[in-house]
Amino acid sequence: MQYPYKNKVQKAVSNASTQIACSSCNLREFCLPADFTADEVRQLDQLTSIKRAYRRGDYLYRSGSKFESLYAIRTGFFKTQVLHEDGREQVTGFQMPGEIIGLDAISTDIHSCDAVALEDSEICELPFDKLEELSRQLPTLQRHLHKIMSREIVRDQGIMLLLGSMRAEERLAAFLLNLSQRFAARGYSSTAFRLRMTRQEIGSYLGLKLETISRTLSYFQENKLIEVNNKSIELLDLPHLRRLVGQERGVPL
Amino acid sequence: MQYPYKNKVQKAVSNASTQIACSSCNLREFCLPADFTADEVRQLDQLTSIKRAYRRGDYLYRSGSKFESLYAIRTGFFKTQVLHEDGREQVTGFQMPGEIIGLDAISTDIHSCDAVALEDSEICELPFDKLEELSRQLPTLQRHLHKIMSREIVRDQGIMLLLGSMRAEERLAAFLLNLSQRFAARGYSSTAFRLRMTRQEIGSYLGLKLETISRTLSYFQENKLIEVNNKSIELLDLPHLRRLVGQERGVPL
DNA sequence: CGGAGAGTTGAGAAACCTCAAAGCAGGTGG
DNA sequence: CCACCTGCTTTGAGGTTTCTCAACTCTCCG
Repeated sequence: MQYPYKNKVQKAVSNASTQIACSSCNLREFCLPADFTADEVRQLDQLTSIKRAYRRGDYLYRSGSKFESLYAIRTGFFKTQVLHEDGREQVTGFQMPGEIIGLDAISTDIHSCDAVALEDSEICELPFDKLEELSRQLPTLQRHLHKIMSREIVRDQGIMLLLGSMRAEERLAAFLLNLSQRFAARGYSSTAFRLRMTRQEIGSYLGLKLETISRTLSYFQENKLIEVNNKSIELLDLPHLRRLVGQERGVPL
Repeated sequence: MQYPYKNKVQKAVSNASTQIACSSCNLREFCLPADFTADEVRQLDQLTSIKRAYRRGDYLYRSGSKFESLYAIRTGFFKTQVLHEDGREQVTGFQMPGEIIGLDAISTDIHSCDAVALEDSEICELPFDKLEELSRQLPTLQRHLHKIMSREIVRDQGIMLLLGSMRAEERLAAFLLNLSQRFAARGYSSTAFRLRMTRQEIGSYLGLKLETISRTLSYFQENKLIEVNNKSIELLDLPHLRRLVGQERGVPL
């Protein structure tokens, strides 16, 4: 059981019925609205046939390595990070099942960041030339690929807003709410989950030091907004957390 | 003359010869490596046929408006910004001739940010459905479109690194070097140019207050790194500025 | 049981922000 | 063509937030 806080029964994956292709892959990102012919489904299944397992700490790819494929996470948890010469690192994202990694490498055919497994994970490899070829034949797939890339751009803009104009409390609240929302979308509890990353990694992602993360979590706990126990988090007062971020909808992180 | 600091003669646009299609458009982003047939060129020209002029301060599109087209800047200067409910604004980018705006809207068919002209500008509108259709027929165009989107993702990651782990001096140096590099790539002086944006806008982009921008520019000037006069900037010590950023290559902003 | 990595907490320092005042540039209307 | 007005910029002083450094505790694994 990878997800200790998995909800009782609940809709495991909300729109499972529309997940025609790649259902074995848990490719939420590729859940197409979807009217494919049997032959098209066969092609999609073939495209997503390469599966691979990674252990915690394994690199899915490294900055500088050659780009061949996009990767869809089936199970597990990843982080992506860019490294600065002088040792500074910046975590650029945390990825969950159904999300796609590797989009950054398309531009130069070379990966511009590292992708590291934060727990034992399974991925589905999508050879990019095959994906492009297939998307020339299937306009729906083409559009979907574009949407995925565009969504990544919007997500990044959200993080720029966060890094550029929010205070520590707001950043952390936004982060927790975002995790909450993404767990909920996958059928897990939106209020209790386990952090897969360290304080250091959260801090790097949010542009703060690990001590600030720790302090702010403690502060939230004192104020009954959350209950923290090491990597276990329970969100006690979602409305208050949302008010902190200054908006009712979840921010795309 | 839009660009007072335009270089004497110099290669106006470095690889002009490869700019088969859209040369009238100055679509640097669409400079394909490129072996198109006459018919394909005709199709590309048709795609890029819609031109439009904007005055300083005009909105190219607004957050919330419906997505129809991508926009290629032919001449002029734009900024993109996302607005927070509570009035906070975050500038997400400054765009120059040859760059593409509007990629964020593909994900939801609704624009997620505003695009505002910082000076009188001309744009070339690219209806997105036509672009997708054509890119299904022309793999080279398809790949190019993907690279453009991916490049935007890499750029955003660079800004996340900047916002997340750099100090004011470093951010501003990175910003100036980035402008320098982009002007140079367009045949303008890499060391003397006019800022099209206010201190406030630079600050918003870099996650700093306008006073900090002003102070840091003054500090750079005291140290003979640059010469500032209102919106006119001259970079006097590129090596030192690069050292400040902590890397020799230009950061993608 | 011991060690290493992760997390917490405190105190002081540094970076940046806020508020405020004054100077400057550029556009508009008389 | 000048005067004025508005918005942009500069600079200062003091306050806040976050960082740095350090000590200590906790947890997880072997």
